Amino acid sequence: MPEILEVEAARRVIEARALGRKVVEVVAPDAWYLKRGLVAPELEAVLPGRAFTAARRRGKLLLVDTTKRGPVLGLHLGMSGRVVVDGEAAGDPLIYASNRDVEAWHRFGVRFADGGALWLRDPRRLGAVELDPDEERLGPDAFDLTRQELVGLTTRSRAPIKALLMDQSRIAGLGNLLTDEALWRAGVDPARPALALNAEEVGTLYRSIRQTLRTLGRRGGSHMGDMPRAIDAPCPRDGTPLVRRTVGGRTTFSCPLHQR
DNA sequence: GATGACCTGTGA
DNA sequence: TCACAGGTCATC
Repeated sequence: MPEILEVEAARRVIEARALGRKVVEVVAPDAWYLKRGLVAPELEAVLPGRAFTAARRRGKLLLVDTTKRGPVLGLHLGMSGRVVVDGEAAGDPLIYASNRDVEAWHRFGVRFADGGALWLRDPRRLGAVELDPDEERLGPDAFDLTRQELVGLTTRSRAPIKALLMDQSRIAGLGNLLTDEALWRAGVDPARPALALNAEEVGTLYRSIRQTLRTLGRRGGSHMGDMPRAIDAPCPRDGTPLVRRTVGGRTTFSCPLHQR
């Protein structure tokens, strides 16, 4: 997705612009987009007449609370989803995805009594809408991750460190780009087994994750890393041509010299 | 834990 | 026509 930074941008847009407005209509034309048994009539039964009271987030999962003890609306952005409120999209345009505003890509939305609307626009249809999502399937949010939690995770897993960082049940929010950038900054090979990292390396990685979230958040999104995502591009740190591999099932760029 | 599936748009 | 895409899920 949209990784944690983009989802946070979406959360802020909902918080700033969509709270306290009465919902009068649900538009859910894509049954496939509704998950965990949810069907459009159920949304139409519970959302109109209510308003959103808070926009929360855990990892990449958006959680929107509703009035009158209503359900929690869960929104996933998938690989290409964006939240649009009254025509304003959250965050920077996505790379690797179309940002055109095509009506057919509006997979879910609500119209407000004042005439505005909130849309989830998603060309690839890999996002999702659900009610009362199970937040416990997700690990601690990446922004709240403690150093001790990361130490605990790494000592218990033989998975490549990159796969561990992207496992949403262990840490919620890190995706392909943020993970590559954090590992590049930490000087850690994405394919190293997690439990092979020593205490010092885990400490360095922890600081890199925090720094990556802070810095890329300030710059505008997950795509604003310092490491180029291109084969043979020179590593900005030491000039070595970067390599591309598949690690944890995802395209992975890294510096073969300083990431060990 | 690695792999492929899901879906669709874009650019080479 | 093909490879590839910031995610997640089921399956071997």
